[in-house]
Amino acid sequence: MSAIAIKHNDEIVDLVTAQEQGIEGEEIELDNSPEALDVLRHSTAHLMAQAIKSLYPDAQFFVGPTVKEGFYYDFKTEAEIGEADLKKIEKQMLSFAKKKYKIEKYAISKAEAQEKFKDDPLKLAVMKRIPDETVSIYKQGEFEDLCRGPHLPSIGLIRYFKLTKIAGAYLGGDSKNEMLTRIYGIAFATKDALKAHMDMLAEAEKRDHRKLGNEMKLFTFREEVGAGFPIWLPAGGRLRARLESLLFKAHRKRGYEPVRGPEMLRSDLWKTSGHYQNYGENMYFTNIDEIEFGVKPMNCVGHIKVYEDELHSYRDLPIKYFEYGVVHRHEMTGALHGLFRVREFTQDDAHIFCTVDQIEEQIIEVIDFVHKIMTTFGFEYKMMISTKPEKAVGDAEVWEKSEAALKSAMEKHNLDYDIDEGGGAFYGPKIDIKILDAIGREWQCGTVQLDNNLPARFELEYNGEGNEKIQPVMIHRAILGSFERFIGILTEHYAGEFPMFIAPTQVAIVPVAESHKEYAKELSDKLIDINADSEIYAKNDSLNKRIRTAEKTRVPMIAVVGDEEIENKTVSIRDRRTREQYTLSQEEFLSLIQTKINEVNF
RNA sequence: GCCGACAUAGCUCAGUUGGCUAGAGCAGCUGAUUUGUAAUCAGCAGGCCCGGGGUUCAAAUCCUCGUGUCGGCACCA
Repeated sequence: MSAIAIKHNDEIVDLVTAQEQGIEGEEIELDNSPEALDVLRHSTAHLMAQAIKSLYPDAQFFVGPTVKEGFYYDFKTEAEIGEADLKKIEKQMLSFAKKKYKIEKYAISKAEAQEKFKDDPLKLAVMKRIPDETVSIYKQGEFEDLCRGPHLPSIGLIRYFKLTKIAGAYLGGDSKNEMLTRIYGIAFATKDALKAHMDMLAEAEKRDHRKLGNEMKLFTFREEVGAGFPIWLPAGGRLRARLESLLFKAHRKRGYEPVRGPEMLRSDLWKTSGHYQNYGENMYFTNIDEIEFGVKPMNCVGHIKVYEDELHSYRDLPIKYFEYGVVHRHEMTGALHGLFRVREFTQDDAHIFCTVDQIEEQIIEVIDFVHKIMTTFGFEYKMMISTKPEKAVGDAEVWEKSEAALKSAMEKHNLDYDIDEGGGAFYGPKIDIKILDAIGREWQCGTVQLDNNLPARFELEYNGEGNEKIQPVMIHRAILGSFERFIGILTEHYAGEFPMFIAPTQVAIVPVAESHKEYAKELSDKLIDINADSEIYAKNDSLNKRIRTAEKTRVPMIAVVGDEEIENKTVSIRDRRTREQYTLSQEEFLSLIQTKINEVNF
């Protein structure tokens, strides 16, 4: 195999450039290494542009970078391009690739380039973003493009690629600008790698919570109900109830008090909190008796009212309130996505009111809570500290102190974290928890946010040692984020095969014949006593059919009972997916289920 | 909100260039069968073809405005 590029001082340069400038370094070969793929995909983007240009001669191109999952190119054409056209473009790309055009490069001054592309506003826009005085042009066959490279020596090396999506994208990523057409694609050095990637996409599709949620009857949406308002079906209701009850205990152990605020509050309160001004566009309002009310988009204000219900001493702090708080946020139509982005959802929300000195230990306690939950579900996770954004309230000193507290908490406990500069909420810095699911995808769930703003706006206070009035710090935190989103993620993580402790149904009981129904019912009652749900499959269908039906619900365990089992007081167990069968006594069976349910303890 | 695609039975999907009474599988109901570890057989019932407006002798099919869904972009306090 020969080199496709040179790595020099951690920079990848293409062969043309290396030769031209006499650069020497490590040779990059065309394999599936990140460096090689980056070059390959970049050139594939150009090949795609070449194909598009030949099929749609009026096409003008903006930028075509490589991204995490491949590459894309943004362009503009009068022609209407749809999904169906991707195949056509792919075909054209292959035919160009077969011609094995060399990818040539030459440099011209920016002024020359501006002259050259004077009829192409998109290219001129690209050039505006380039500070250099000289720009490089890459050329393959008739096709030329302004580009910094690096590129393959020849498009003949491009063989294993696929165009995956077509979509609109704002020029320069700014919604004030016009919208261009964007085509996404992926390329690999080998056929196997491409296939593996396509298989991974197919696997992700199989796990899609919207598909599984429908199949498993977890939840649904209905047009007449309204976009973004999920409807929880019985199976989903049971799953969710299990999660809620596990989490309830975990909160109580850590000293959180369950509270509940109203679903809507007078708008004056939202004006005090600042939500009216900052977030009002996304809130639901209603007017009655000439008073305006706002449906809560978060639970803080309710908890603040709980805090205000009595006077507090420094001796009482920290005070922790929690609530499965239902909130409404009018998300934009295009943002809605299954359970991941909805307009009504329930947060596992809590607010900790504490002294400045207590911030650090409280943060650590929350992080430990997060750790227990995430590892129980088999998620790896990482944390990110987000600092002061441009649009921020509160004075700079408080911001600095809060950010420092977060960082020092992490560092003292040797916890790894990344920093997202300027990614904080307008009222304080935060720690976000990003989890990694079973197939390596990243999700943002929990968040811990420091807030000095609301305590000030609502003039919260507690009595200090010398009976002086002190403003407490408020820590907002959610661990799952929302039940909706988290259950969506769990569904995809487990591919619908929920572990016993969270599964909507723990056991499917299949009586062999009519005469065994009574024993099945007896088992089912005993299961309820140990907090396990079961379903009896006693329909007038063949045994095989009922086992098949039960299997398809992805229930963790099937218990078959017939004459033998009744006589010996046993159950015949069939584990999910494996065809393994074994017999247990009733006691063994019940204690096994009980153990599996109880082994989880956050 | 923006660009593009799509919407047919509870679910998954057929339905030709506008043209007979809009079909199938699964699920449901009724009956027969009473089953030992992934689909027993037969019969029946299911549709304002997403909604409003239009074009046409004729619309599931074409146009238009909504609603919803999907892929992205933008957004996510």
